[in-house]
Amino acid sequence: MKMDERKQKVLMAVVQDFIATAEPVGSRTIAKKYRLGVSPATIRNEMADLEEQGYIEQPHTSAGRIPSQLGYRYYVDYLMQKKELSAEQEELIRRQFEKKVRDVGEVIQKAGQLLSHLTQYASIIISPQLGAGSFKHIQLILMRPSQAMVIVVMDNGSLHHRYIEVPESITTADMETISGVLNAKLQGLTIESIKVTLLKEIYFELARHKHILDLALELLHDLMLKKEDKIYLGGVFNMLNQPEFHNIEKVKTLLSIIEQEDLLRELLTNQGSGEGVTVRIGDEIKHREIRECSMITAPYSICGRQAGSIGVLGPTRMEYAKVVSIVESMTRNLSRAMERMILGPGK
Amino acid sequence: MKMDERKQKVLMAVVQDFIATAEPVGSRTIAKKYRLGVSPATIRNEMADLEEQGYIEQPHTSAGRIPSQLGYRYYVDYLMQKKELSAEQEELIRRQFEKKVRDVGEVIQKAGQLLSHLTQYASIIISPQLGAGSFKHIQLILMRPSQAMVIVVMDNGSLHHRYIEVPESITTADMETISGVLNAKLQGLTIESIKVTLLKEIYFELARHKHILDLALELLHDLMLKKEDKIYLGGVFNMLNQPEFHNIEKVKTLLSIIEQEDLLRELLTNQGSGEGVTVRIGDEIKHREIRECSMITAPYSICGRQAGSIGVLGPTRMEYAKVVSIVESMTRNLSRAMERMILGPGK
DNA sequence: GTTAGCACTCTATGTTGCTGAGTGCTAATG
DNA sequence: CATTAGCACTCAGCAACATAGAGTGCTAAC
Repeated sequence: MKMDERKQKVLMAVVQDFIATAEPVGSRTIAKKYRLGVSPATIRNEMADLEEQGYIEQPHTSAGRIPSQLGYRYYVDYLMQKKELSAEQEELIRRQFEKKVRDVGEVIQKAGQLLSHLTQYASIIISPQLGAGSFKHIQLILMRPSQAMVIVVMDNGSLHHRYIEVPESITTADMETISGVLNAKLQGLTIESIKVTLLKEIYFELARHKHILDLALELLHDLMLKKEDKIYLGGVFNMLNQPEFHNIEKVKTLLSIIEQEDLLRELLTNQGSGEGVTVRIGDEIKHREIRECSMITAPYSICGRQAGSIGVLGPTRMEYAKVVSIVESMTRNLSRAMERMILGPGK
Repeated sequence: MKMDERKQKVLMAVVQDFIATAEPVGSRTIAKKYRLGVSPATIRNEMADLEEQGYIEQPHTSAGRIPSQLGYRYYVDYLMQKKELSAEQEELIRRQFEKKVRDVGEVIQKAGQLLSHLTQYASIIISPQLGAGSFKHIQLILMRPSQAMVIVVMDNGSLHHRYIEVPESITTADMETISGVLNAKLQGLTIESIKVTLLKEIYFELARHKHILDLALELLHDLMLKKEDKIYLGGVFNMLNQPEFHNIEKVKTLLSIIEQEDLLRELLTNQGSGEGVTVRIGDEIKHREIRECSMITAPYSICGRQAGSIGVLGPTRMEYAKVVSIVESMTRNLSRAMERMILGPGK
């Protein structure tokens, strides 16, 4: 993997120029635009070497070179220098996150829009998985004879509900009783920490309402298993501006992938390092349908706990330097916005 | 608008054949395939007439004819005969709606997937706008010092929440008191019917907590204005199989439209008749970006009250007969499923 | 080691000509 | 008088061909 400085410069030129123009890059272009102080012929020699080592390739004999996946990887790992966001972009992000929003979904939606706007690629964001947390409040409400609603509020601010069927004889007062007992017994506990003995106690106290308890506790049980996450997607049509998607077939595969939520979730969840920005190039994304795409993802956290991830999906010919900075900045801001929302603006 | 029978048959042949093949239809084709018992020459004469009257057009001199918007309109209004769903399709729908689902969002999501699967076009569904309804339950919960959550349950089963800031001095007991008073005073009322005198009463009783009341009542107020609806979209990539979208530019406009939720909402809400299936062809959809598309929409209802709409978006060359039947059946089933979910399976 | 020069390769683009589908018109037909 | 056969005409689409130009690799000179 050792590479003398000039080779690095040539590789860098190839990658940067190809990212900018989407056209194979020739030796003349590099000599002229990137002022390496040597002639095209020399560059041709270097390029021949680089090709041999697998960093660049030639689409056909009389064309310039384009970076291979290996080439992009080398660029991202060793050559690329982070591009600071412009003041304008910083401002845009800052103002976006200052806006008043009502719920987590809205924050994320807006963040996604901004992310795809700034990068001009598709954005994918996964909403926070807060973990179940502990019970804050449980409420049963009789909606009409024989139908009720169970509401559970967790201390992390998440809210869950379910409709259940109850015997016709049940009254609003019964509901209050049940809610009262459940609240008293369960408050502050996490789902995992509910003991059988405690359950027995509850069933004993509310023996008359065994049926309702079963249903209510079923909701609690589901909470443990439930994937609360949602996938937010934006700016897919940006991708169509990229020349690599002028071919309909590619657009079709792209779209069919993008409509599969489960796949997106997997792509966003199985991140490499688990911390900081991850760049995956082409095949490094394990799904063969999206070779020719790269993903830049990063987890965001709430109060130090990893909560969800944001990501950008674009062609392998992606503006890595720019996107990495944007993703970084967005995670920071998003984390902050979430914390403010959940903990209150005090801190 | 009078048209003799043979002309109608010719027009019908042109429309049907073009819908099936996406190729301009010639006189020979019609004579051969549609057995009108006359020669191509006669059909040519009829076609010339139809063109003069604006029902069909010729892309270029040496090509067959394609239906104009007017032609499609005539076809939909007078010629098309509804195509019954196949047993298989019926079965698919029935089974889909039998599945157990947890919430309204899930029903809709599944319905959208099915709709786009059956039609092979894009599906758009707007979630129920139930109207505000009347209060069933209001609950304030202290999440941590100085932060609380307001939960409001309406009698139509909808659930709303908001985080608010409260003075540090507030205790859980205070919250219970406030909840209690609000419940007692507001239960059963609609938002509109809250009188100033009643508010005064509440403020009087809870004078100490004026600040919290303000915030809680703000949520109630927002409920009146709030658009609760969500847009669900599916099967966009089906559209790419249609030859009219082999052109990237068109795909791009299509996608950029589809990413604008507000626009979709408008398209789905401003329906013509307001009842039953509406077919809008090309320019009849008022947005110039989607000329060359048609929409088939229908409202679904819950307990007789119109709740939301479902729609199919496809090229003007759409299989109207088929899609109309599918949309009809889907609204029926969706309405039923929603009612079952909200009222409980009893009825 | 670097570079100028040159022959070579191959894509992209433009030109031309042909084919075939489809038309409109005219004159013949029942 | 509506219908139809026949025919000349039009034009998109395709294939065959020629051309231009970008870029290469090699060789020989610096």
